[in-house]
Amino acid sequence: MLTERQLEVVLSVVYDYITTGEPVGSRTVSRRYLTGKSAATIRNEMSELSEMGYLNQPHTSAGRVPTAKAYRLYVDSILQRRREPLQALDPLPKELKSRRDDAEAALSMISQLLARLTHSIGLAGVEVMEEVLVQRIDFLPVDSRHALVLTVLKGGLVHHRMIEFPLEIRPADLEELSSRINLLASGRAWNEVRQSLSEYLAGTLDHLSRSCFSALEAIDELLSGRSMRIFAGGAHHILGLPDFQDIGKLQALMALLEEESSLEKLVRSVPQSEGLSVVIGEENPLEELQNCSIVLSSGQSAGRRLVLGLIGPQRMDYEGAIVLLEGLLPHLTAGDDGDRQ
Amino acid sequence: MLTERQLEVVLSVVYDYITTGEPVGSRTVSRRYLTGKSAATIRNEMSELSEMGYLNQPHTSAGRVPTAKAYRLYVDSILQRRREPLQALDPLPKELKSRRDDAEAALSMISQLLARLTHSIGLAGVEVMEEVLVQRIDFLPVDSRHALVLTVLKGGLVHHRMIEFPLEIRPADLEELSSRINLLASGRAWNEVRQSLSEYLAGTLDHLSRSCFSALEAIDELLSGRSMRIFAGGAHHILGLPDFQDIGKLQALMALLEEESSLEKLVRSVPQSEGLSVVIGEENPLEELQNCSIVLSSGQSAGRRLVLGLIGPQRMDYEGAIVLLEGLLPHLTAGDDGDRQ
DNA sequence: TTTGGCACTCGACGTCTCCGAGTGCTACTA
DNA sequence: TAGTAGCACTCGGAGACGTCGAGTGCCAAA
Repeated sequence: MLTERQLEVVLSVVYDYITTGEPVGSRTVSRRYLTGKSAATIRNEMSELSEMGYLNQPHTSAGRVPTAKAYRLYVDSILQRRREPLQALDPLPKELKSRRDDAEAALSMISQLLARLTHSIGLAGVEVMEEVLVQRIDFLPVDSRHALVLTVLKGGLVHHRMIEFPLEIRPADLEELSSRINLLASGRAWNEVRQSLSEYLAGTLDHLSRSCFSALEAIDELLSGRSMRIFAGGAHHILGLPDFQDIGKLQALMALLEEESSLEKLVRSVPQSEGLSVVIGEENPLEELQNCSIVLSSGQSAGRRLVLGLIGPQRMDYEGAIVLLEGLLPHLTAGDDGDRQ
Repeated sequence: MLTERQLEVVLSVVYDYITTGEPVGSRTVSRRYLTGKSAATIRNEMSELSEMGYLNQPHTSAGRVPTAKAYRLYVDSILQRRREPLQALDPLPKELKSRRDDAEAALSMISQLLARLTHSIGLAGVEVMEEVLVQRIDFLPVDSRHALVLTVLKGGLVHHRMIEFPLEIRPADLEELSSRINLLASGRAWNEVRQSLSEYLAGTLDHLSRSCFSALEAIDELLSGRSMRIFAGGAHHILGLPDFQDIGKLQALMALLEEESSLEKLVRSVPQSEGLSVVIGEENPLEELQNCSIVLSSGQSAGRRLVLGLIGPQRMDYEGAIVLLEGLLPHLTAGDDGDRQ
């Protein structure tokens, strides 16, 4: 177990390393943080902390650098004393307001905003939960074999997709189909009505049963398969940082960010027990991210889960990141909610 | 004017520099390309070419590097002899097929595909021309003051947007509105019917005139304002290249790629007289791109203009780029066309 | 006009040295 | 016994220096 003073030393080293980016020596700690103690004393403590796995030496005659274990300590200490009143920050930029109607554009903007504010990579995503309420579902005829399926969910999320029917289908049939679906599904959760809907349709519209089947399939895909949209923005902000010297790794990271499926995997791999979680360096399952840290925050409203996050160097400004995400998230979930109920 | 031999030398230098990335000396040219002539001869030619502004010396005792002027010569020579039969290349990956119904996802994939094949940045965009034919336009009620406007264009492009009405509006009115709009607009070009539609609606639905007005506004925005969607993909491919050592510039470039409006400006700034155009280095109006080259190719079908492009270092493989873009474009325009008429 | 020869230039690279920050250890002190 | 001061030691970084070699420009000869 760590003594009180050892803890102070670790936190000082982490703090100093985060701000300066250079290995921290005993003298620095003694002068800047534990002014009562001499460098020699600190040296002894640091030597022990090295053995315990909290600090690392890049080489013999250099200062110490925190390990993931030390960062963890630091982050936990932030999380503990964070129960102070969070001032409601960030009057949302109005550009964002103007995109209220287009969830995807808004997410992309938010990710870029986050990145800009923190000089790291911003993440913004939304996941449609199974319980999301359907507002309406429509089929718009395109030609005799194709129609556009359009789902509008409570809260303003809109999906559309072109589907192909196994047989020709008349516009009137489509209208019939959508009005029946709406009758049962509107205002309810899709996963709730899905089963009964299928039976009901099979019973009443049996001349169209095969077409109904493919329509339901398509809706299923829309509402569950592709149910998470996630955007990463502002990747260029980390380009200058001394922490990302290794171009090869940087490249791998950038490649990962472009793959929405990888991002999804990333977000899902983070334990989302509480609203906020921090993954530090090697704690990360994905190799490309092992010299990064991730702060993720998620909130839920109206059957959707909103995820905000930041990816930065291990020595990122955790405190700023946490405050930002915790300050922003309620704004967004609340705002989306109150908009059009 | 250049002599025959000077031309040969310039082209050799460009070619060699493109393949090796290192300044080219007179001996290299003499040995690899103009085997008949000695290094000294080449040296004299090169010295003159330097004065004429085709070649540059990074420093006194280094080989020559081509200037934009030389690249221009090189590219033009490719474009001239390119009139050979282009083998139909690239059986489109099937993933692309599966995204036929979602134009935006497809564009994003294409941009990444292009990037992967050429190790540069891929661009893919689509612009809705004024002459695009409307397939249908619908209003779906969301609540008493809001509706979703949905426009389906010939060729499968779908846009939607939430609009707010100045007054309450009943679902029946919306239906009335959309059926009237469709009556006049379906199968026609928006810019053709826009004016008469406005008058017609004002005449027949005057109790809703203010609402009609905002609806038409919204459609206008959908079909003209935001009419170009463009994606840049695979930016990580240029990270390793020796040509992009300067992190600052790279950062500016990446930032530009994330701004769709900048990309749009970029594409529009390129003269699109012929189907294919190449912009080299300083020829570029945007400062961020002055050490890049851009190859853009565009084709038109069904009222939409499809744009494919590549952004790479000045010493990019122009020949490969040109062949790729010219080979791919017809596939895509044709494919999109034949799909659902 | 072309070519071979030659002196010259200049960056890349390796070696060497010096400097200083930081360490570990030991002996001294309160 | 914990804390402190002193000291020898280590090691990377920066700068000085020398060498190497690719490439040039120019001149004189073919």
